[in-house]
Amino acid sequence: MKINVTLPDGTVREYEKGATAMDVALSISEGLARNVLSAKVDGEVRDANRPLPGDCTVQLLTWKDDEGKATMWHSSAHLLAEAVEALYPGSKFAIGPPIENGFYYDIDLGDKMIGDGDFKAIEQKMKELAAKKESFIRREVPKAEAIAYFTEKGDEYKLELIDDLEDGTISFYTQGNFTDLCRGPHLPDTSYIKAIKVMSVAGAYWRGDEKRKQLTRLYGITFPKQKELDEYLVLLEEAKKRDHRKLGKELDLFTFSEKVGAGLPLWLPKGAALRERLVNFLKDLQEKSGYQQVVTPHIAHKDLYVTSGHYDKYGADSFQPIRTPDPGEEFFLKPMNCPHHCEIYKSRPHSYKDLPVRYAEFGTVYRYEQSGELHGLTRVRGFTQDDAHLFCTPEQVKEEFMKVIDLVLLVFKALNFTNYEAQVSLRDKEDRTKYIGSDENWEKAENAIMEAVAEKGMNTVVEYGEAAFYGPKLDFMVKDALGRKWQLGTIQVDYNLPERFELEYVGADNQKHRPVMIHRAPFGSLERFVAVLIEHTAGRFPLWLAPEQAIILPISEKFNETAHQVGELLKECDIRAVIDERNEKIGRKIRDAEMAKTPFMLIIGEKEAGAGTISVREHGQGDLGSMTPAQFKTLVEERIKASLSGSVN
RNA sequence: GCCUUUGUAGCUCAGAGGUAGAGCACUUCCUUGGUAAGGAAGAGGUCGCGGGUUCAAUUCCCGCCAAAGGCUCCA
Repeated sequence: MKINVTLPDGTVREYEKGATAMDVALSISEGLARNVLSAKVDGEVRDANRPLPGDCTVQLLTWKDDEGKATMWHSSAHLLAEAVEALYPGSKFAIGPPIENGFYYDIDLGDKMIGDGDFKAIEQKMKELAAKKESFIRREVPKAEAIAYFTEKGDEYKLELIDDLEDGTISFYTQGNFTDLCRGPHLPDTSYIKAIKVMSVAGAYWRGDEKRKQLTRLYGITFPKQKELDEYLVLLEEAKKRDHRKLGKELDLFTFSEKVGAGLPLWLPKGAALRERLVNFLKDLQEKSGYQQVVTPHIAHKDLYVTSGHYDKYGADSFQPIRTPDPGEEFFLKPMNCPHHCEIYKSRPHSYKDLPVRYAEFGTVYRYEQSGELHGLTRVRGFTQDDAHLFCTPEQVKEEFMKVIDLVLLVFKALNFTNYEAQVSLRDKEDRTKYIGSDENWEKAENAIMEAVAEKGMNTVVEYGEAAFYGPKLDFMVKDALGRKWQLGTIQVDYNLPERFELEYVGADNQKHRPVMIHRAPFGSLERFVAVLIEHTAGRFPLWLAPEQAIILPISEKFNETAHQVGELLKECDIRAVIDERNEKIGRKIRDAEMAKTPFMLIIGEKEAGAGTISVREHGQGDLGSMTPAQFKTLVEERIKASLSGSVN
């Protein structure tokens, strides 16, 4: 008996019945076989050494594939468990899945405690066990036998898990002395795990339920090569250095105050200037794209949010109403700008000839985020959206949507976020109670997004359950310089709010029609965007955004006056410069300016004062030699032009 | 919101049941210098906030607030 195996490139190969994915790999090349961690068989990830079911498609998975990594980390979790069982006899095991960066295992250690100091011993034991090259052996087990095994072991967690499983679907995996209830898949053997790091320990409730027992969760990560682990650890260090909370403080960009309140950022002058520049940049682009600025208040009558549906959806979990001397009158801090913009649209009748109407506002909104969710500038309770709402006819939706995509991409390009993903966020497939509006409207909106994206030829991933409660979204995730993903811009098509607010326009047929609304925010929120920008650039902002573009450093106090003259010259050229007039040596002034990440240092001493030049030093680069202020101006202009060139086409 | 940890000068941090210390930053003075830290002196704290125990609390206990990490990734 033979079976036919179709490979990803379309070729079909013939194998003996009972052949495994590993056999397939071996038949291609030995090198490939050494790297195979698991395989996708007819779309299902399975053990590489499990016999293929018959004619099928096979995709071999290696460390390069996310599923390959997941297999590695899942097996590593088992290895961790084996090590912990050896070092802490009597431990009971709950769940141990792979996660985005590594894996964890939730363990009931009884009275014992594990701290950072114990990690070394656990890693050592894992390495020792991995080196034994024990195979991961899969075995299908009848439910009764599974129950018997874990009853004898006294592991109530596994028993509870088994309880939820159907007889006939239960499998065990064994490596060395450790057997675990597991669906798999796993590595062929433990020797694939070469570099091991136990990262951290934390408490976690059994099944995430705070009323149940708290278990010890051990986090770890493993790699096929030591070098990769080393690189990963360097990356973590680098990420720590770039933390926007740390840099925000060091660069005097923003601060928080207990008195003002958690999650309510205070922008310091330099941060505010940076933010202002981002705002102006986008305002200009929007003006050119036919947007009109509007301004709306920070609070509104409760009725506005009852109409919009926000009150029903978030009222109870939000900032509570502001009352007035008038009994029963209630105002809310605005959590969204859209209802206000709907009312602006409604303030006068519209003809189809006016559409699309595009209202833009850098609107500050307030949302009561759970205290545990607050994080620096990325998750706050008061933030400013670069919001706009486009009201258009149903026929215009697709084109408008595509124009917005262009705008978002333009902004990313100008800020050097060259690496991004687009995610189509749709409704939850099962639970539709979270959403407002008719299925018909949802489908229309979803189709509009799909068509626009298809026409743009964009690569997208579809995520269910990620839609806003009033409509589907296209979300943009950028990858920063360290490869971390951040959600920034969003575009949403909305058929529902126009209905709730009874928005209308008069069509060519002289009949009233309902417009469609597009919500969009390229930055998302200024707070979040600045945070991501800080981490992306490590605080070395593009020249056009830098709070201070240059700092003038007189060699001694004798040249302070010349420094002021140069400062005036630069001001006339619209170059932002400050002067370090401190009574310090030049080495000291340079060091401080380098640490403040000021892009250019302009040194003025006797030589320069005599020649009417400045000595230019670039941050991180060193001395560029001397030039006239006019030449420096040209240099700055060229640099800015080069960094913004993406936004000119 | 829940769990764990933390909260001492502007910043980074040390310290102990008898009301506090370092380095950097700051102020003043000396020094007037050439591409990553010149020298000296001084000033600066309700030890997160509120309560309790104690002769005595910043230290021990309780509550609150804030921050960090984790949870809401279900074999």
